[in-house]
Amino acid sequence: MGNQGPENLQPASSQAENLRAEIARRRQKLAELRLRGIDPFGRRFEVTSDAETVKTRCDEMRGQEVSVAGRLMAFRGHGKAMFLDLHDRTGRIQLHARIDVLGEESYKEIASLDVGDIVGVRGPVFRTKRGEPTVEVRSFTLLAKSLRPFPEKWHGLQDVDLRYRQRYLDLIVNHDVRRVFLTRSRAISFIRRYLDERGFIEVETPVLQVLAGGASARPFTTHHNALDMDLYLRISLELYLKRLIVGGLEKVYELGRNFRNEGIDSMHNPEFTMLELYQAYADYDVMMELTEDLIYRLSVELLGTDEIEVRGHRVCLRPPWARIKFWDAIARYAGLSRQDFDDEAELGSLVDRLGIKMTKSLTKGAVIDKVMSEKVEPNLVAPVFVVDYPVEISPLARRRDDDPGLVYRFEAFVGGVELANAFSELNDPDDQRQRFLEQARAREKGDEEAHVFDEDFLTALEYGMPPTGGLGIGIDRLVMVLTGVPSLRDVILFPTMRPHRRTSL
RNA sequence: GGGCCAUUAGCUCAAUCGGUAGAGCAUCCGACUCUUAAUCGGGCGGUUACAGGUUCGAGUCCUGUAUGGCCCA
Repeated sequence: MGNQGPENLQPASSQAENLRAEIARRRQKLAELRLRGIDPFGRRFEVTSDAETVKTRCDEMRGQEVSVAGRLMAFRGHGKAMFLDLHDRTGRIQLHARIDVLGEESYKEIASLDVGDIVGVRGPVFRTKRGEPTVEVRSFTLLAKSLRPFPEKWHGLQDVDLRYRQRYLDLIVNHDVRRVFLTRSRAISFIRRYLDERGFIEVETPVLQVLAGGASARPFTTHHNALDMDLYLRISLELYLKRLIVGGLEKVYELGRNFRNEGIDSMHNPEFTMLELYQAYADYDVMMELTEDLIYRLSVELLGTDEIEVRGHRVCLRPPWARIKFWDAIARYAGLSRQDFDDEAELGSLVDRLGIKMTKSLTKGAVIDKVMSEKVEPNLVAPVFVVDYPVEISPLARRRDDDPGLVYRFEAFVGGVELANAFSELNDPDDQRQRFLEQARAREKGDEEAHVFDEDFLTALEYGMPPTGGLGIGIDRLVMVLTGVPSLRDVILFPTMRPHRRTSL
């Protein structure tokens, strides 16, 4: 076979024979190009236009010479002329090559290119008899030889396993994938602009932490060699951002990656992107207005509409969103009252009656949390704020003045998906200490996800933190809802996967 | 963690009751100067995910493993 390179390092297997024959064929062309003094991996190429521009402005550009560059994805030969499809960042543009324009040698050269090769071409714009905007190739340069065969042009790449592992192929051949990730990128950029315009400053807090706090979740552990100590990857941004509120920055946000050591499914990836923001002198009502305004504007800006399709339901994102009190929601969807959870000894029979299986310890907070996510959340299709959560499941939020068993906290739901979580932040260091102690007790009872006790954070609070509104938005889930895709893995470019022996096509 | 399902050519998919593994696309050769899933003719390409087992005979039945998907927890 005589092919060079890493393929030879793979174990010989006749299963791969056909693939290797194709690779060998392309490598043969590579070697021939080099023998003729042509660099198969070219250099900078001056691009003066793109597929979208040529297509939308074809008639005014007619006859105008343009330079475009991209990946060749189809060849339609007709003997002494051929049509080619070139894909660039903006889309697909058709090329036309003729032997009487290019000359015999040059025409043979372009005809010998392969699907997937990256080229730069120059030539005038014209419209074919069938009306297709086209660039007539006057000259072309090979910018990168492609050495592997591409997935099928019509069906694309369907194997979800390969789509995630080789996302670049997914992006090349599956048209809608690019739209989803463009939407994601624009959403993040819009959020930054939105917050910057309102006086928030973007900050960066540690990913490596001695204590991973601010959320109920198990962290990843890592090790620092020079310090010879274990560190954790952060599970939330919260406690460090509040330290910055103590430090007087007043309006801060961070858009960054969190890591939670938990199972993987269509709603969970071990690493995910969160927005957290904190505004001094505000409260959860301010956060509610900000949340509905931000998400509404985001939809209008990105999708051009405030009505989106979520799980077969059409929902309108226009503010104001509905509000429902936590215990009213439990009453409406689970048929339970607040008092039903008071007797800890009865919690076991309560979950049995509801047909809920508990994985965690049978504490009051854990049961309330479970009932909420099992019985209530799936029903929250139209945009709604669930407000005034029980203190047991909200260890960082301020107690209500009129009811110390509740806190000033809300979660926002759209299409049954939790998009935001916010509270009036607890700034009383003594109350915060009591909450941490309660979490520590839950941890002793076997709740591995209970919050860790953070003395250093308490010290910061003791210096005085202004009353503050805080908000967290899960960016991945938000993008899911906005783009209407069914799985978190469809909005994460490279979702976490187990390694596979078969790592490529 | 448990249950169910999937894994066949580079890609997308077939294969009846357990009886010689096929097609389209891609690729290769030939024809063709307005096609666009170009078309027409011909060819190459398989350890049926992996390891065992049952059987005269296994893509198909059984066991285990790997990876993924869905549901449950």
